[in-house]
Formats: sequence, structure tokens, C-alpha cells
Amino acid sequence: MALCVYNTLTRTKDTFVPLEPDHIRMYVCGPTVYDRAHIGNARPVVVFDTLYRLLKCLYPRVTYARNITDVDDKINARAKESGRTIRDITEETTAHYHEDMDALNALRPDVEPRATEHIAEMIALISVLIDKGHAYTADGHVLFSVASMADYGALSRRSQDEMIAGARVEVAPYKKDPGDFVLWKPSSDDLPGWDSPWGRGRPGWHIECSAMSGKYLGESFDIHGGGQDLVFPHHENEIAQSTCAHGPGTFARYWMHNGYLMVEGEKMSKSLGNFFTVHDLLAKAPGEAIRLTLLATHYHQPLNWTDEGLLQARQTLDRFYTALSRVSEVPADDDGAEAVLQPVLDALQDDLNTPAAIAVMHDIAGRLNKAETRGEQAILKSALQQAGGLLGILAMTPEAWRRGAGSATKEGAVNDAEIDALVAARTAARAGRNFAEADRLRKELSSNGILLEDGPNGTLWRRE
RNA sequence: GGCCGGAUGGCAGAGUGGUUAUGCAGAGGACUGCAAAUCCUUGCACGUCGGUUCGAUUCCGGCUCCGGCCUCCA
Repeated sequence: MALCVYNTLTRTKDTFVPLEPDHIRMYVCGPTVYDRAHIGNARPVVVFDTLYRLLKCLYPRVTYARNITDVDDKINARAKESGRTIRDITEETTAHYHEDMDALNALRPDVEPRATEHIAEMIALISVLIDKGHAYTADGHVLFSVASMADYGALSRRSQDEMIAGARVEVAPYKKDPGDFVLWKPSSDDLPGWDSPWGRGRPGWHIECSAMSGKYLGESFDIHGGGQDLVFPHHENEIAQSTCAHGPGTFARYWMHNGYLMVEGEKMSKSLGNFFTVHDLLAKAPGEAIRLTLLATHYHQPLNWTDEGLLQARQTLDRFYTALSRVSEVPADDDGAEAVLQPVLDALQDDLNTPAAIAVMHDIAGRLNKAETRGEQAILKSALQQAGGLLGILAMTPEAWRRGAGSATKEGAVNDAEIDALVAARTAARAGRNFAEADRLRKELSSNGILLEDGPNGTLWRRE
């Protein structure tokens, strides 16, 4: 089965045909580094990381670029109100971003260009647009002229007339057309700025992605991803900039957009008090559970973030890790697992159908629990682990998961040595058929969030 | 006002023109000193009104409801 993706450009599920058969190039819009990433920011990261993992499995070489926007008016505002330097804020926020996304098992992109290190490329691109008649200077600004581009609006499927009919366009006096957008704007002395042919200034929002994708992936590349809210205006304007500079037919072939994230049925917002950063969430749930929650809904659908959903993801991981735990002494048979793994690949290749892939993993886990021979176990164990590798879960040992990495609290009231001692005492009581004492110890541990499982090879414990 | 997406069983969530999604929760059973885990069995569905069709949850249209975007929010 070939990889298919829903392409926003065509509004259909298209068979993926790479520009170069052995080298896939993908660009995803990254963070503006002024604050901790919230759970809505994490969705595209996890979704496109999963796609990246799949592509790496299907193709010999993948180049994944994701930008860091470190020049932006929100950053400037944050610096002003906090008294900190812009550099200080962007450096710290970038480090936090890496920490948080690492905790979600998101692989680092191959290239992570920063806007402030690519001002020259942006200026060069803007100059090309001016030379080709697609941009003009006005009142210290450089603006893109949407009227100069015949099919402006193709991605978001809106016409200029419709947008003007919407009547919410900001009409700045220096714009020739209300839909024109800023490529470069002047900076006052107290704001970040760079010298340019149009005076000291800073770039508009969209130009960095056009400049940096062009530099690292070429004028044409395979996949461009991001959240659905970026379709307009951001991605529409990227297309305008890049195709007007490089020519028709250039730029991204497949546009993929993840759906919105809501919290308990409402739009996430600070005023509603349902605004969660990934950092906050990591304090009360394992990263893998957060990641699996994000993958339990198809990326194209709206995702309703709930405590219940997070709990279910954790239970799912409990099930998978338990299945693996039973065969921890059986070496995985990677060569034999190909056929068992195939349905997982089929699901993922069908427009990254992660819920279907997870369903297949449940099937594999069930078969692993029932497997009677070591040969079967070795194959099924490998398939489950490889499937986990594709989805970016099951990355730790079952023991680590059971002993606390999978729990809500991570560090319980009692430490591992104390637990082991109590478990040993209970085992002794059971050996002497003193079940009253054994049950008392079970209860004592249970009240501290420790669950016991008696098995043929002794008693295992895990944190709730 | 314009544009876009969605509506599936108690919950979450795939998919399909006629045949079990899957998981959790529920019911019954096996196993267990008791449990847990695991396994077996099982109940529960496709917003509404029309149309196309031998047959629609699946295609088309109307309606209702929900969500989002409309110049710098993933």
C-alpha cells in the first residue's frame, strides 16, 4: 500500500509521490518563542513527528525542517513588560520548548533554523519580489501585492471579493489593496531591527518560512505542515511569496494541516482557565500518555482534550507495557515480525490513521498475551515494539513504566526500597499462609498507590 | 455576512453502499488464598428530513446543532 495524505491544496486524499524517490523533504511551522508551549502547540509537533517517523521507515532519506520564530511583536511585548532582554526570552523559551517536546518523544528536526539568523535570505527574497513586481514599498514598509498574483487564495479557497465582503480586513492607509500583507516593516530604535534597502526594520510574519524553507529544502519540496489555523493567512501568504519569487509550480506539493484542539469541549483560552502548558501536564502525566492522547484522534479531526482521554491513554499504555513485561526475557524477532507489523504500516500510510494503528496494536498485544510459543512471542513482541517506535511510544522498559514513569505522581509517598521490603514481608507471610498479614500489607501498599500483582515468577508492583 | 470542517453505541474513537472496528466502562465466566493482570462470552450505534439505489450509517440535497477561520493564534 502506498502512502496517501489528505492534501489541503486539492481537498482530497492524494497518493504521495515524492519529488525525489529517495529523499523526502518536509517543512513544519514551528514555535514563536515567547512562552511555554501549550498542549495545542504540541499537537502538530507530535502529529508531524509521527509522520517523520513513518517517512524515515519508508524512504532512505528524509530532511525535516522546523523553524524557530525568534523575532516577533509578541516577543517584543513580553520583553517590554518583563524587563528582560529579547535574547534572554527567546533562548530560554527555545530551551524549554526542546525539553517539553523531547519529553513527548518528538524527534528533533534535521534542521531548526532561526528567523534572526536568516534576515539576509529574507531581504534577498523580498528584493526578488520587488523586482518581479509582486511587492512595493510604502511608508517605510514593503508590502506584497495580492493583485499581482492571479491565483492568490487557492489554498484557503477564498477570493479577494469574499475577503473584502468579510469586512474585517485592516485597511492601512499605505496599502494599495486591503489584502496586501507586510513583508518588511520599520523598527523604532527600541525594537529589534536590521539594516535593509528599505531602512532599519524587521521582517513580516510570513517571509521567514518562505526564506528558510527555500534555503534548506529548495524551491520545491514535498510536504508542508502545520495547524489548520495557519491555512489562512500564513500558508496562503507563504505560497504567494515563494511561488511569485521562484515561479509557478514551485514550493510545497502536499499541504497537511492538523485539526484544532479544544479542552473539555471548549476552546482553550487563558480567560476560561483551561489553558495547559505541556510543562504543567508533564508534572501530572507521563509524556508518552500525553503523546498517545494526541494520537488517539485522527490528526485531521478536532481533538477534545479531557482528563478522561488522558486516563484512557495511560490505561492503553499499561496494557501494552504489561504485554511486553510478560515476555521481557524473550528476545524480539525483528525479521519475523514484518507481516504482523504490516497492518500498522497500512493504517499509518492511509493518511496517518493513528487510531486505526493503535487498534492494530491492541490486536497484537492481545495475541502476544495469548501466544504460547517463544517463537510467536518473539515475533509479536517485536511487532508491538516496532509499532510503538513508529508512534513514538513504548520507548522505556516495562519495569520503568510500572515503577513510576507511567504513574500520575511519579514519586510516591514511599520509595522503591521500602516497597520492595514490604513486598518481601508479604511474600513471607503468604509462604506461611498468614493471609491476614498478607492482605494487611497489600492494603497498606494500596493506600500508598502501590498495586501488587502476584504471578508465577513472584510479585510485581506498580504505581497507580 | 463570507468560507471551511464535524455530528457514530454509556464514554473515547476508526471505518464501510449489503458482513465484528478497537479501547474503556457494564454484565456473565475461567484463573487467583484474596486480588490484580490475562483469557473467554456478551449487551449497546451511526443528528434530522427527503432523494438516488434491490439495499445507505456510508452517496446527493435541505434542515438543526457544534466548532473554527476571515491579515500576523498550532
